[in-house]
Amino acid sequence: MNSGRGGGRRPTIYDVARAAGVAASTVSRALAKPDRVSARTREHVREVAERLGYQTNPLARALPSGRTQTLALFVSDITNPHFFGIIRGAEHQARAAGCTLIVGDTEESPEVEARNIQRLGPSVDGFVIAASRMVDKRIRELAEGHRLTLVSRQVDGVASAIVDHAEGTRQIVEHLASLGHRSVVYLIGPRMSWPGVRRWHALAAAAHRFGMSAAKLGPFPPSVAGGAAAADAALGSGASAAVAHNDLMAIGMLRRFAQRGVRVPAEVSVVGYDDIFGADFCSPPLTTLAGPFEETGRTAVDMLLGMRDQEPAGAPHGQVVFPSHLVIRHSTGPAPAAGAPPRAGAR
Amino acid sequence: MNSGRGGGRRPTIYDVARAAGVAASTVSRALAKPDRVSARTREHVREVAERLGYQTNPLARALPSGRTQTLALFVSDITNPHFFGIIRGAEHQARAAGCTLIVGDTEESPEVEARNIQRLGPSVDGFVIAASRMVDKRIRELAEGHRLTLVSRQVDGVASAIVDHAEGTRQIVEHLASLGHRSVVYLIGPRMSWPGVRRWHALAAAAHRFGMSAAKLGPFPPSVAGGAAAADAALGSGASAAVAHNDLMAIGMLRRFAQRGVRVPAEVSVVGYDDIFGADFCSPPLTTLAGPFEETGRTAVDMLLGMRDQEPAGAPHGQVVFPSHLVIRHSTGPAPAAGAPPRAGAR
DNA sequence: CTGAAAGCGCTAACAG
DNA sequence: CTGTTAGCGCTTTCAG
Repeated sequence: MNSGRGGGRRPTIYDVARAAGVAASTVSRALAKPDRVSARTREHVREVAERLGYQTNPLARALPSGRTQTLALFVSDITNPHFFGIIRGAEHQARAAGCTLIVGDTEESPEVEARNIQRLGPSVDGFVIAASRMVDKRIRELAEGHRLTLVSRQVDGVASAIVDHAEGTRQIVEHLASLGHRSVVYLIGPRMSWPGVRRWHALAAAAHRFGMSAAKLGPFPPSVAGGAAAADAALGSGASAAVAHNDLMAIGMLRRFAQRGVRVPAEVSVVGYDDIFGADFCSPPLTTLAGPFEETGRTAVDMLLGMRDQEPAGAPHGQVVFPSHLVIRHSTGPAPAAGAPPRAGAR
Repeated sequence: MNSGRGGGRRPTIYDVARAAGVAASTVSRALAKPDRVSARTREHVREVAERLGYQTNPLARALPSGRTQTLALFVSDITNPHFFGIIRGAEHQARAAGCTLIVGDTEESPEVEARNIQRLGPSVDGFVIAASRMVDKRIRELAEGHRLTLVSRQVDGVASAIVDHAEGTRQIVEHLASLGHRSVVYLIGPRMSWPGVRRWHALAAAAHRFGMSAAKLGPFPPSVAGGAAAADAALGSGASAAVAHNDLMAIGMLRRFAQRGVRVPAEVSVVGYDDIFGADFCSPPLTTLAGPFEETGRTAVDMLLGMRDQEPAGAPHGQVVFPSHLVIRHSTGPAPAAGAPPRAGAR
């Protein structure tokens, strides 16, 4: 029976102070600013703290200082393998800096994003938002009051890390053109997806340059399930090549094509984005635009960490972009001959 | 230029109190315990708070009360798709309860687990630990000082949610036996994996019952890369069926077999665990033991939430186990005929 | 270099 | 029902 004050309570600096025969403020200093205390007391305090099993309470430390040593990362869908790399990179870098990372799912909703930022504001030192669905203006506003960096999204005046998609998309089109394709459809994902609209513009421009026709279809959910509808739509369009908003959708398309007896790439070529887990072992293995997403997450928290001492609004903001590269696997191939028989799936 | 106290500061209850002409404690009550305040003041205070854009500071609220409205989930490897379901379920349930979820990666290390729990202790209301690598004793100790629940792990006296593997493993063996297999190897994962050792025991027992020989090989890293070595080892063992520690490893084996020209399932059958993303579209699609992992995560946070008012040590602890089911796809098939020619891969 | 004292923003008795 | 008064555990002036 643990009577009274000795209880199961965690020891506080006061307990340590009493045991060490010094003032609480000295304990605080000995632990947090070693050079503002004499070597002797420092060691003494540390020993006592150790012996008592003292550990500083992050909450209590955070209240007066405002520094929580915690960072938040929001992704639009935590179950999308695309975000793994980003999460992992961010997690890793945060930990290296002695910070805890909170990972939140914003469910593709700009409102949820904004609300979470407001809610968590005082509890974290900063935010990294991946694939934000918010409009530029809103992001800029929030960046005034909070330290925040972006991944897979660029907004003027806000720090960001992205992997290039413009040049990458051009490469995709070039690849397709070199295989003799004359038409391509882009299967669009969520309307608010920033990379999505950028990619479509890049694709349309590149297609024009290579003398190909380009059309967009959708939106479709950016998921394997969404890929089924996308596949049907692509087939209906008559294009010989389909570029999906992401690999999830592309994999869904592959499955749907297989189901309908449409041969890939003999009858249609398909390409995705992100090179997610599974892109290399689906059938056929997917041609996709890969990029250093882990780097992207790492960089975003680095930049965030660099802002810790500035006021949110005045913080320096870099816009780093990493190069992407096309991974050519087996879902793309020569365009079907002009007078080829109708598709098996159209029977 | 924002001079003095009016600055960019977030308004506090004191600001609201002054503006509303009441005491700070009344503001606190009006916002947190509406029924302990007259309807009039309640409404008045709320309006003023709204107007000032007041939002309660979770940190400040947490210090005196000890309740942070934050839960932590630790997984052994955040990039393993197996944990998606668990993370998602936990995230979802936490959010439904108005809590924030911290997801941490413990890198397969019991030390990291313990350290994180100590470190985060005061900042969260409880922990759910998935696939803990700690020994029973350590877990029990930690459960005395912290509210915690387990996923994919059972320890006497500690609440847990798992999906059954014993009966599931029996089903795997039965399936294999019915296909005429007489020998099976189990490719083991991390040594400290609790489901791992349980599965091996179940497998050995079931094999015995069905008159099959069983052997275990490993450990191998529980990853696609680890699957390559596992595949080679399995081949060397001469067994006609291989059961991998998880789907990641099984998929890696499939790839390695394909590389070596070993036909699956004609020459070897392979089975995995978890039915992760990708298990249905690798080639051949993987036969695997599936389970309601999302439920498992959900349940673990539910139990945790239920413990919030009790002392950690005395909290009630259920041990819920969800049934698993075997998903038979194309990586398992009839055992090769006895006098079959040597494997292609053995050339 | 060290101690005393005043908060950080909120909650929780305890009186009125 | 509402105001006053203490803290939660730590950091941070400000003196000494």
